[in-house]
Amino acid sequence: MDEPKPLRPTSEATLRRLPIYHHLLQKRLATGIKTISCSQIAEELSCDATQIRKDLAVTGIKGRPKVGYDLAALILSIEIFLGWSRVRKAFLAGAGHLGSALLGYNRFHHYGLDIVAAFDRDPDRVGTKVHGREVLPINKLAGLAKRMRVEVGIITVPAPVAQEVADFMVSGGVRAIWNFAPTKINVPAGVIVQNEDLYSSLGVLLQKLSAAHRLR
Amino acid sequence: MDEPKPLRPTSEATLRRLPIYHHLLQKRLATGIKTISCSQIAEELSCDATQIRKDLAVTGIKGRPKVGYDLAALILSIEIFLGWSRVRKAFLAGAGHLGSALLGYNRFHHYGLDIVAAFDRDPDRVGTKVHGREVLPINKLAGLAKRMRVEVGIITVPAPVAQEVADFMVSGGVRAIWNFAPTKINVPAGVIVQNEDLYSSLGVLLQKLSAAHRLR
DNA sequence: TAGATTGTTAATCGATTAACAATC
DNA sequence: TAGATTGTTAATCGATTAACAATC
Repeated sequence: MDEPKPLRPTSEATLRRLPIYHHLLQKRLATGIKTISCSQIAEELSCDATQIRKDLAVTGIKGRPKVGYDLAALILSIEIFLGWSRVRKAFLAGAGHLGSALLGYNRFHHYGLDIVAAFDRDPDRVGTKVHGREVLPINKLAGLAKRMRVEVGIITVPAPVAQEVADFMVSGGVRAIWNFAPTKINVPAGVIVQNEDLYSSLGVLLQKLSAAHRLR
Repeated sequence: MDEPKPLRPTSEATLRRLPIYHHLLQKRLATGIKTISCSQIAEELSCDATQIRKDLAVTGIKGRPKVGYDLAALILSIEIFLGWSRVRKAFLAGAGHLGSALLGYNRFHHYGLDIVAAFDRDPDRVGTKVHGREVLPINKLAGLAKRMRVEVGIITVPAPVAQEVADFMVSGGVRAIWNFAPTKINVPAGVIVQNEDLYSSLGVLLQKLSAAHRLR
């Protein structure tokens, strides 16, 4: 009699909004308030209160009518739901500009991610340290990933070699890939790929700018 | 009698996919082929051919039944539609890790963007050069933006100062902001904001990983 | 000509928004 | 109690997918 519902996965739109709420809530927590309502969040973010209520509901939090949500409990509920309460090990491949920038983000571990090592093909980079993490040769990636039980791979190599690197990660047992290369990577079923394509974002921005131009 | 239709703006989903097609098309162009059909693209990207056809249609391209699209014409059509054929000047605020990484992207000008200068508040950074661009003090941003007719602002400063920087950009006449700070920025109507929130992406990735875990 | 592919209209699906009862 | 806010069901909206005529 337990769990008979088909349980559709949470929509990507909702998942993308939860971290935005989380950020606002933490800002509010710092001011010392104890509770917050959907209408307050909606006001601040200029979005719809009902949508926020539905988004928050997926995390399992319960609010109190006339009061709202307990701020600390809500923050924790989002963190647990998003998987930020357990830190997962990650390998980063491609210690160029973008890769180095990501290695420099020292708050990722608050968000469930610990980049434990970086890999590169360039012998000039191998052996150096970037933000405290040693850069290792790319051919060690798969073996070390398996040995260290690394769950996440971050791809910041150029597009032409992204697939090859993804294959190394998969063979090392990595189960989720954060792909910053502007190209499609093919992985076996069950491996999660999250694409982060800067050119797509830039395309959206510039097209809107062009369209606004045309209207005037 | 011209243009009486209400003309809904192109959906963001379509805008995000166009650069992905563009990348694939350029890869194909390099192999020497002259035409391509939607089913070929769909096969390569594992997505729906009808969707691709509709996406491409917004750019105004016309295909030929039984043949497909002229590859070079299609690439150009996407570039013109996205506004990549005219290069716009951009200022970047925040010459830290991520800002430096973006300054190092030397292909942005192929995609309609030319980052002409960087700004920072830290006196230690001001005066240095990052990837060939001088770092200027942040208080010069608004005046210079106006004088140089800079249209795009890129925000890579920490969240707490993002709003202040956005205000400088707006007062300098910038009409589109690419915001990498994980916080909402308020701008007057007519100014375009494109948010690029790494924590949102990370949230999506890790939640899916957690959810996959729970199922097993 | 026959068949593959485009372009477009209709049907489906899912996400957002509105309505409203439950509750503190 | 009255009123604000949650939780949930229904209505709307838009995007994706299917169907099919037009065309090369």
